[in-house]
Amino acid sequence: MASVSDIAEIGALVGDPARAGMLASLLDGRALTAAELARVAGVTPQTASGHLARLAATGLLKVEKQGRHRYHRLASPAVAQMLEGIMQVAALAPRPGRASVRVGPSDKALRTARTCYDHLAGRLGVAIADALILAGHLEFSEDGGALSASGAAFLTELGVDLPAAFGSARRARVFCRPCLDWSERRPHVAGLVGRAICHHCMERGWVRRIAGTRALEITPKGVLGLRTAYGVGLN
Amino acid sequence: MASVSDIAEIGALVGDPARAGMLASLLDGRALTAAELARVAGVTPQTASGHLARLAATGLLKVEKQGRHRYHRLASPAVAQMLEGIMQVAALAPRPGRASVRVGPSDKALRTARTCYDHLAGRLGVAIADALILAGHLEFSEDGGALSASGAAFLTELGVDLPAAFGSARRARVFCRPCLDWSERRPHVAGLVGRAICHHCMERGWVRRIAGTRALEITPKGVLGLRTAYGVGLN
DNA sequence: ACGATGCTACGGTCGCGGCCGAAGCGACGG
DNA sequence: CCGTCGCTTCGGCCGCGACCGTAGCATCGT
Repeated sequence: MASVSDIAEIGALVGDPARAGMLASLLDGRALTAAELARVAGVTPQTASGHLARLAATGLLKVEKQGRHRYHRLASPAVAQMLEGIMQVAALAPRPGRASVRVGPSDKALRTARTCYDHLAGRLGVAIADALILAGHLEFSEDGGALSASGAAFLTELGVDLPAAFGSARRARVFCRPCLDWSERRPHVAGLVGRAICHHCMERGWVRRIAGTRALEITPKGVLGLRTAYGVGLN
Repeated sequence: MASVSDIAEIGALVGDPARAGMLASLLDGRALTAAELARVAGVTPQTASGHLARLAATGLLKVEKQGRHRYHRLASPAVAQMLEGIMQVAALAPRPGRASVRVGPSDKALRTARTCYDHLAGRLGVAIADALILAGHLEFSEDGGALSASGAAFLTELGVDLPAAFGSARRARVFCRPCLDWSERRPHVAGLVGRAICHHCMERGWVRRIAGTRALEITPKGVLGLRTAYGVGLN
């Protein structure tokens, strides 16, 4: 079982700004090279190398060598979930005079739509969740969530590829997880269902990653698609 | 929204062994005085005081002064959930030669039954979850869980006080959250339902806190009660 | 009023760890 | 085969923060 020193070790790992930056930039599920991570962390490659070695040794990161590059990604969804938990606590922390440090164009894009590890977040993510709840397809509580049978049918109808195990007739319910949105302070859909919805949106070309950030651009086709599918219109 | 420096700050807070020890000892939901926390952290009161001040300033801890004592407790369930997430990652971390560092009587008691913030864990917690699942009262998936209507009726019949909002007839489902057990590596019931079950067991005198630890003692009455209520017998 | 107790504030010491420059190693490309 | 590129290792510098001793401030008991 996890001892105190283990907890402290993980905490200390996340507690360095450079490493925290690396982990945060990997939260969208992509795999980045050491040099890219060095850039986002604002340190030299040799410093980054040391950090990455420690993160990998502790099992936070998974490394995949490909030619002369080494791709780093979060080792497991558990790591992503831990980071989300930390961000949630950070967002709840009392921090006077933070509201003024917002705006900025890329920040605006981030608040509109972004990925959160493997699902949709931002106004878009929250709007979709709201729409599903309103239609009785989804329920959230403090501790969990469930897609109703009608919700499963609805999403399948849209072409969202729900995990096979849950698509079978034996299961009436599909579980999912609420994930508190940092910018909206309201839950959006995470977990298996969240991943499937996100995947579907990207596959359809409704949203597209904005290079070098976690922000998403909603394409013209997406505006239409999202409205007809979910009844969601931003602004 | 949570910036990288915010994440790093929280991480660094948890990353100190003394502070990690304090937080871990508060995971059972109790409120402890500064001196007690200094003891468990293995530092002098003045050092502990500094740590506690920082933890409180960042919103991880809530302080309640009572006479000349100052009681500290986790500020919110979100903090507990974050710590659980960290422990989960720590437990999954590759750590050769750790299996040998077990045994010890209090450790054995911990593995049998303990509290995890506000719900039951250990073999007892897992056994209850298993029993509920087997009876069709509960479902778990990777991302969430739900108590079925029959489960809600079953628990209410036992005298478990499910939260009022969910007891009403309007809601067929009661949500809960699976929490991966460190010692058993299998999920037990957390969240609203977990809290209610734990509360019920202590109220009935089925389990009792073992002083100075998170371990729980199962009383003779508890052995009988748990068997008749849930069909659970440890060993 | 007095001392005891619980906690906090201040100052000084010291060790851990993050950082970079220089150098080494392996992979690719011409 | 040699230059380039991506990454790592090593060595040394330096600053942050954890720690404690001393001292100060509240609260309680008698």
